[in-house]
Amino acid sequence: MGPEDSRSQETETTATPKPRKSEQTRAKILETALVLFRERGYEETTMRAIAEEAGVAVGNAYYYFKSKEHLIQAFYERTHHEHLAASREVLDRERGLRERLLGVMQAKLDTIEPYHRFAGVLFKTAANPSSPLNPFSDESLPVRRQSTELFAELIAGADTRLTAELTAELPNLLWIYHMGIILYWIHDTSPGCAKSYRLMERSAKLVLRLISLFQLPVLRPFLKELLAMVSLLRVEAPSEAAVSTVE
Amino acid sequence: MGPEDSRSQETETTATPKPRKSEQTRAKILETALVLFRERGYEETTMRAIAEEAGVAVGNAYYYFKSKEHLIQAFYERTHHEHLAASREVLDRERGLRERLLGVMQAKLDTIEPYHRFAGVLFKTAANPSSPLNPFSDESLPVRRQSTELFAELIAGADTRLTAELTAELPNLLWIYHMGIILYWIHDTSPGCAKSYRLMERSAKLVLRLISLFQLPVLRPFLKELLAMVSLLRVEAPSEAAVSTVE
DNA sequence: TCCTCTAGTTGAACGCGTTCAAAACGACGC
DNA sequence: GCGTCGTTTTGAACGCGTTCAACTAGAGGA
Repeated sequence: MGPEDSRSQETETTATPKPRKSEQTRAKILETALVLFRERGYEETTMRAIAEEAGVAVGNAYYYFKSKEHLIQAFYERTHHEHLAASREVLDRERGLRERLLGVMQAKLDTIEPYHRFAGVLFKTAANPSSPLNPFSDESLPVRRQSTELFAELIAGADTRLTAELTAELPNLLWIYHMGIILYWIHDTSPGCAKSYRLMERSAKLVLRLISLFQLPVLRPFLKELLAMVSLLRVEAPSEAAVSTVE
Repeated sequence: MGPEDSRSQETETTATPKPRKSEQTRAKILETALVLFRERGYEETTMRAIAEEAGVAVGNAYYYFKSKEHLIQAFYERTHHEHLAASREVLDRERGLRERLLGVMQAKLDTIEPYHRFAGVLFKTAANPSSPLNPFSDESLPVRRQSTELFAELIAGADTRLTAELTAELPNLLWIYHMGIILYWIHDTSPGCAKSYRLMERSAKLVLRLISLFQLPVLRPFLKELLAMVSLLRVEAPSEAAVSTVE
């Protein structure tokens, strides 16, 4: 077993006390991999090349990362944390719901932009239900939860007051929304991903209008139905199914 | 070069007059592959196994199918046509918009259901922008177009009258909507994919309510903005970029 | 000093998807 | 029958991700 089970790979907030040494090896491998991915692309970068460049044997890379995909997972968590940081800045600064949503969404596109080149591969593997990179998988649960909490904070800290129902469910909706934008971004070949930014702005404004629209009492039953449906979408705590019972 | 360039792989509506023989070889390989995929799953089925079972050399499989993924592409077109047929039945029978939408969507889930087992792999590769299976790729343009036309017919043949704007854009919206349902279905592990059916029904009804809601003159400007945004989503004719000019 | 035990490291080997030069086939003209 | 040419078929070979039995390092005890 590698040393990285049950541990968030990238963060320095190590929960379990680890034998600190040769964490360097791990870091070296990851760093080398990310550099090569960016230089040559994902598919073109071989594990042998990563190992050689990092000055280790190929088997050693597999000691620290279960697979080539897991190297991407590490990268993914990295941009995720970058985005959290950038978002916190926005949320500290802005109070308006509109500014907060636009700011967070733009921060997202900004942080992932440098990696657009191999975003395709990332989400190719991410779309696979059995992949650890899959946003619905157990392994990415912490990241997903943090993302949703970010959106919850986005709403809670805004000066706009929403109905309790909306406050409860909106974070999930916004998470799904933001995944949709990323999906578009992946396929966006316009220079600088300009189209993604445009889509993001327009859609975000639309989302805001939808929110205020559905605050109207007339649309209450409609909203209820919508929220009921969305609860189907919410991914239930995966551990429940994974731990013990037969299913 | 293989024999299947510039030809729709699955349909018997061969446009170009082909040397009819040893179409059998191709069919044999495809059939064997689909059987094995279903029996053992996609990843577990090797090209060598397919070739052996089909009684040909492995290189021969590559003569007819550019890659293992292209075998899935062929499967994809097959279920697509099955769905078209099933939908036509529904559209011939039903006139109500609601019945038509629900019928077509249910037909979709029904036709793909037998392949849920390797649906994950299918859409893993489908999510890759550079894959031919990607629903936005040039190679799947015909399929995509047919799907959109199906939704157009769904609307046009219904007894509900819609505004011109909606009629123009709704097919694209519905296509995206149905892709979303499929995305959910891929990750659905409930027995018989029951949750997907439930989600489909609820969301379809919601879509119908949204449609009638946005017919209201009050929401006209809102609708306009929505449609403007969706035009960003529409995939432009890819050939435009692919054929001649530099880009 | 030497033994022991675990974490870390090695690289040959495996099975896979894919490629390609060469062979076999088959229709056609002569 | 015999060459010719395009289509179809072959299977050895390549490069890849991944595995694993074996080796090394270094810390702790005796």
